[in-house]
Amino acid sequence: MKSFDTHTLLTAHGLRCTRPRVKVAELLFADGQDRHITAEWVADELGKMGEAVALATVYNTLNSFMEAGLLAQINGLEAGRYVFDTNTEPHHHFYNETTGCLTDMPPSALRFYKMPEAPAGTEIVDWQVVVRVR
Amino acid sequence: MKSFDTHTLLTAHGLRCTRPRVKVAELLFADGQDRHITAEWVADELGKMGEAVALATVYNTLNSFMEAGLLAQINGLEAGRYVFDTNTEPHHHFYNETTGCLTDMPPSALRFYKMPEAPAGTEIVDWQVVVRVR
DNA sequence: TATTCATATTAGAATAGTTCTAAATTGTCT
DNA sequence: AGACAATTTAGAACTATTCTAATATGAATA
Ligand SMILES: [Mn+2]
Ligand SMILES: [Mn+2]
Ligand SMILES: [Zn+2]
Ligand SMILES: [Zn+2]
Repeated sequence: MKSFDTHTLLTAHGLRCTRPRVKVAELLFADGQDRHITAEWVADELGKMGEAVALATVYNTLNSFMEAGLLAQINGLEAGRYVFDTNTEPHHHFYNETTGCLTDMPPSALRFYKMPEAPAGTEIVDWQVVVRVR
Repeated sequence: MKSFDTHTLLTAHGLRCTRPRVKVAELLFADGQDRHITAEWVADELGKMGEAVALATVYNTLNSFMEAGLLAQINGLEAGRYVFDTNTEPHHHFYNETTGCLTDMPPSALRFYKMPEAPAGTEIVDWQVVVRVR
């Protein structure tokens, strides 16, 4: 009686169903909540749960999940830090430089008058706004 | 007969006038052009000019220039890399993930319908859009 | 179920951009 | 010139992430 089918989620996204991936998927997706996460947080959390996964594997897993479209990457925070978002819908963030707190921006907070056009010969792959606050 | 007064620029911004700062300021501001620069580029360039400055000093200098308002920092590029902009006016960028090329967005490319409001108890310090292209 | 093998995991080393340390130097004020 | 706080510097330290290469494992096949 599992309410959340990790095996289906992984295989449907072309990912082999391994113990580390199952544990990470359960941690991130089982309750359907939006989360902003780092590799370190995932590794710590699994450790506390007695399901330790090597940090390198956590990185591999998060990158695989991102390539598979299960996670989005948030750019524009502290240089040198990768933060992933379980909400893969395009949306924007407030980043509190003092506390490190990252919050979703209500969709109504920002509207674009005109979408930017990519320079000749290129196409837009991603764009997101990070509003830094204090 | 100097067309660009580094001494005045530095002291007017509350910075002591040292050899490294004068050399960096001349390199970055003498011709009035907009530039996107890294510490490594500055150190290399000064080295080639026979005016070597220690890399740590270049970092100190760029950070001082930024605090003094002479440079802006561009967030949202590769994690772990600081890029500064001699154009301190708020503006946005295209970032080519393949080539690493960073270009200013024409002001007309993006218009905002509504400015975002910061979460309670905070104020917006900075925001910029990086549109990633390929 | 047993075999197979491409794929994934892992510990530890490597990497790279940036910051730190602490001793020597230098710019500015008097 | 003298005083002293600010700055420079080489090299070490730091830190988040990736790499290496040996081992383990999932899933397809027999
Ligand atoms: Mn989010
Ligand atoms: Mn620019
Ligand atoms: Zn499974
Ligand atoms: Zn001067």
